[in-house]
Formats: sequence, structure tokens, C-alpha cells
Amino acid sequence: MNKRTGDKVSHDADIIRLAGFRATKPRLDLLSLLQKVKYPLSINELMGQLGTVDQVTIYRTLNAFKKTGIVNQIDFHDNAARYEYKDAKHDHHHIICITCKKVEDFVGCDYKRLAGEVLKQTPRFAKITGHSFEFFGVCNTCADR
Amino acid sequence: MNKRTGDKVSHDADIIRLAGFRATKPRLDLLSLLQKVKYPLSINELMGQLGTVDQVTIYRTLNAFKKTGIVNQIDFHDNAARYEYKDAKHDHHHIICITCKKVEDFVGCDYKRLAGEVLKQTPRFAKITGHSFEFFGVCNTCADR
DNA sequence: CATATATTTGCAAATAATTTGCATTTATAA
DNA sequence: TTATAAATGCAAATTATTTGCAAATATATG
Repeated sequence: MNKRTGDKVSHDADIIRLAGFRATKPRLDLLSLLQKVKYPLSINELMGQLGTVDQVTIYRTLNAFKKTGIVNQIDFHDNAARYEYKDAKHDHHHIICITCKKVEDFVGCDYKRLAGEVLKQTPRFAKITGHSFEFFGVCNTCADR
Repeated sequence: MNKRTGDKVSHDADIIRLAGFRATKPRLDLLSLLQKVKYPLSINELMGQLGTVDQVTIYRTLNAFKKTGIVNQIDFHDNAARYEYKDAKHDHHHIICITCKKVEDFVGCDYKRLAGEVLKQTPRFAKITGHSFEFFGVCNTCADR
């Protein structure tokens, strides 16, 4: 990434433009943040990191990105949507502590095997656009209490 | 199910008492509704069916039932939690149309295979208490538009 | 079967999450 | 460079969820 030539920014800009949107600063900032972060972020967490960006812009951007597949929405069953950058190696999912909301990743979700099978089982559906898979559990710290 | 002897009600009451709660009318009504319904219901849908029960009671009951495993929370990525009765044969999941929210079931989620694997991958977690798995897609009707 | 008591309910009101309307600003195509 | 469609930010609306408390109720116990 070269700051002067803007390699990274320009790549991000391409991602955004390819999805049919204008590459604005709020969108570049949001995308960049989601790319470098380890776990899905809630709107509140995003607002904290993106100081100057209005929360309405965050909502609108995420909804747009979600529709075009730039991000995934993830629900931890605590009534606040979370979002994660969806890249090529997005083949992981999460386990969430139902008590303290700690998160860790796991791999091995063999959803592709199921996807074809699901379309056979549900003939009223034309295609699959995504999936969600989370495990919920209790972390060691919370289990010891 | 015999209405006079109250077989069904008494069985539901046992489910509720076994979880440590009192078998009140609102809870019996809610449980009975979730048992006979085909798909996960949102709070709004539940309020529509449970005419006399206050929505706060619905929220509180569902949170209690969720904690003790009587119901599952399910998210369709539309910012309204849905709930489903969790019985022995609750081994199905859902595909949701991202446009019109139509729902169908599918079976074949082999989460048990993954569960042990996941615990190995995430040593900071002591146990698994549940999981979510949804496919999102486009139904035939919406695809034709 | 009566009743004491802890639990649960319903109402009102608070908080949190998300969306909408509109005037202003900005990216980008020409 | 500039016209213009798209995007932003602010205020306000709407929707989802939670909390506090007095009244009602399930149930254990006598």
C-alpha cells in the first residue's frame, strides 16, 4: 500500500464503484475499517471508530453494501445488527458467548454442500445469495462463575 | 389431547414449570401458539395472535424461554427478532427471501459434526448451547420481477 | 380448601435501534 | 470546468426493546 499513489484507497474505491456507488470518504473509511477489524462490528462500535461520519450515513452505507454483497450482516441475538467485510477468504463463522458476547472464529462450515441440496428442497426459491451460521455458547470465564 | 382433562395444557405447563417458571395463562397461550405455527414469529406477529397479552409480557416471556431453551431466537436480517418453539424434531432451518421475506424450511444441517470441531478450534469456550443457520435467497416470485 | 408470599402481569414511560425528509455538499461524467 | 445525480448530515420520526412499579395470580403450605 502506497499512500502517495493511493493503491489501497483506489482498490477500495474500485470495490465501491463496481457495486454501483460513488467512492466517498465516509464509504472508504467504513470499508477500510471493516477490512482491518477482527470481528463484526455493531453500529455503535462503528460510530465510535468513525468519529466524523454521521450514524445515518453508516446505516445507509451498510444497507447499500449489504445489498450488493460487500458486507455481511451478522446477528449475535442481542438485538443489534453487526457487519463484517465479506472477502474471498470469508469462509469463517463465529461462536458467541451468550453471557459476555466474547467472539471467536471457526472454520469448516460446509455450506456449499448444503446449498444445492437446499435449493432442491425448496423449489419456490430461485437462488441463494448468502447464509448465516453462528454457534452460541459459554466461554471459560463465564462458565467459571 | 383431551380438552376436558387438559392433557395438552398440562403437558405445556410441565414444560414451563420444569424450566423454573409458573404456568400462567399468557405463557401457556404463547407456548401453544408457537407450537402450532409453521414459521418463526416476530413480536408483532405474536402480539397480533395473542390479543389480550401485553407486549411487555411477550418480551419477558420470550427472553425467559430463550434462556432456558424452550424457544430459539432466529434473525431474518430485518431487525426484528423471531422466535420458534424448540422441540425434539427441531432439526430444520430456514431459507428467507431477502426481498419479500418468504420462508421455507430445509433439513440437513449437520451441526453436530461441526460442534466438536468448533470446540477444538476455540479453546476459550467451555460449551455450546445453540446455533443458528439460515440461508438467504430470492424466491421465484421476486426473481421474476 | 384457605391463604401467605414470591412471581408475574399490565400499564406508563424510558431507552435503544433504525428510518425518513430535506437542504446542502460532493463525486463524477461530459 | 461544470452540470447533475448521488450522497451526506442534521433533525425528527418511527420501530424495537427494556425498566419501574402497583395490582393480580400461581402455588406451596397449613
